[in-house]
Amino acid sequence: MNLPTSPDAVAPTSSAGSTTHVIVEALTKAIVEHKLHPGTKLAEQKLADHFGVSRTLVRQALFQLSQNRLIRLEPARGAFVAAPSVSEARQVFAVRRMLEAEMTRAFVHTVTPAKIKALKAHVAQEKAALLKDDVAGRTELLGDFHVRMAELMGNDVLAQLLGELISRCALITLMYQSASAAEHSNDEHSQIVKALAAKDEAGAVRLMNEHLLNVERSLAFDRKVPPNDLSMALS
Amino acid sequence: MNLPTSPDAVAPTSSAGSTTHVIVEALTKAIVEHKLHPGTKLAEQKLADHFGVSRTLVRQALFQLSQNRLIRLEPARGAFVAAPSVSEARQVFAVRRMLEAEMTRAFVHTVTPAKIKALKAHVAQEKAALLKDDVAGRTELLGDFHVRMAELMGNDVLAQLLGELISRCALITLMYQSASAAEHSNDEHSQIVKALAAKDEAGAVRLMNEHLLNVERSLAFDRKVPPNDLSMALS
DNA sequence: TTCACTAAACTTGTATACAGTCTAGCGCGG
DNA sequence: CCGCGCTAGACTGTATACAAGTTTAGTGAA
Repeated sequence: MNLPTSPDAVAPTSSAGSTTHVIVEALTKAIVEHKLHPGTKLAEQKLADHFGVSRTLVRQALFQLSQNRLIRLEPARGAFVAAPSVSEARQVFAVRRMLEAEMTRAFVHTVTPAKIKALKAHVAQEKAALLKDDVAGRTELLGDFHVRMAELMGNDVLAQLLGELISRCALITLMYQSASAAEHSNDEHSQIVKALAAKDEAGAVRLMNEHLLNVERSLAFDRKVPPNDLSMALS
Repeated sequence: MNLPTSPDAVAPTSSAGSTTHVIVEALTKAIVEHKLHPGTKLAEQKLADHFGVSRTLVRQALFQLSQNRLIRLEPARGAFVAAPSVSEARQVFAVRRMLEAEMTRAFVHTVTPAKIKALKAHVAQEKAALLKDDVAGRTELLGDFHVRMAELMGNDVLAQLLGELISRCALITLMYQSASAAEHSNDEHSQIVKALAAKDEAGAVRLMNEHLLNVERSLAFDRKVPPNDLSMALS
């Protein structure tokens, strides 16, 4: 198996078949890192050949990805990398704002020095990725900041849900987020942590809200990227 | 096909294979209506025979249900109706409170007479189901109230997410919610609508929060129900 | 040259086959 | 009588086979 995927980037999520899970992770990574452009066709046999398994497992993986909205499954035509519409993106961001505003509020009430330390370490990691111009790593880390907050609250359900929402829009954020916008995000994360540390509930919530609005605003929804080749992308 | 399922109770969710979708709907309904108890084994061949298809389609359906957390997939052992733990249930409710508090807030800002009318109609439906002692219908409607709010806001992403959260805990609510608690919920829905109509933001949010806390509190987490027979339940 | 139609190749959707793993029932020994 | 180990059956996990539908390339006529 010549997989470019590192061991379990995201969460082990479900206890489902691990072989399928490997394929899901690899494709998720390829899509989220923008190695596979929206609209690209994912032919079952080609994927099966690439991963060295039968179409059965590939189909299961595609099915799962379609539920995460990372790909679109057109009946009798096949699977394509999803291209979320502008309105869908706005809806996802609206949900994130709802969820994360309240999450921030709750976080302030259960904050501890250890949690603040963990968040600060994460922000530092972001900064490092920014300086290294590591686009893929930077985007993953910027999204993970929000997931990390949920994890630190001890609510796995929340963490997983947020993770899904974030990777669902990673297609868009990754595509359209510039380096300067990323740096801006990193600054805002830092400010949020500061407010959390000070137990400034109103301030933290406001900063989080503005942060998400900024991210949404910084996206250039009108860009177009052509579909690309499957085997090239997974090489 | 002798399916007890009515046409599309929930959302058409994905555009995936429709035959599989039928099975998912039927099983979801059976689980959520408590015809299948937590812990019951779902043998692939038996399900395949029942639905008159091959194991292939059944496996796809089980896979999907495991992602919705309605069933647990144990490697090499099979599928079992999920029995969410107490802590998982509390986490789901915590997420619902976060999401729905903000949803309520936003709803007040975009309220119209037509939306209020729709919600009032829904509450009336709930009442009818309560009077008829229609346990399955009543539980579905009580959950749908929250989904309807999301739909009326025009945010499909929110509506679907909420729907998943609600059916995920339907296992618990249904198991443990008494008739009196259900009536109580109906009352609270009515009060929430009243506050929404008056554009009383703070009041509506407070009522929604208390409502969800009440539902969570009314659950008797210590009851146990034995697994039951598959073919009997789907008859 | 361009459009319409047809046939072949490919792709998906579903069923079936086969191998590895678990479960249950039975017999044997303590 | 109770507990342990073994064998037979059943079930899951993966691969393969086949039918139905879609795409594409090619041919012929306007």
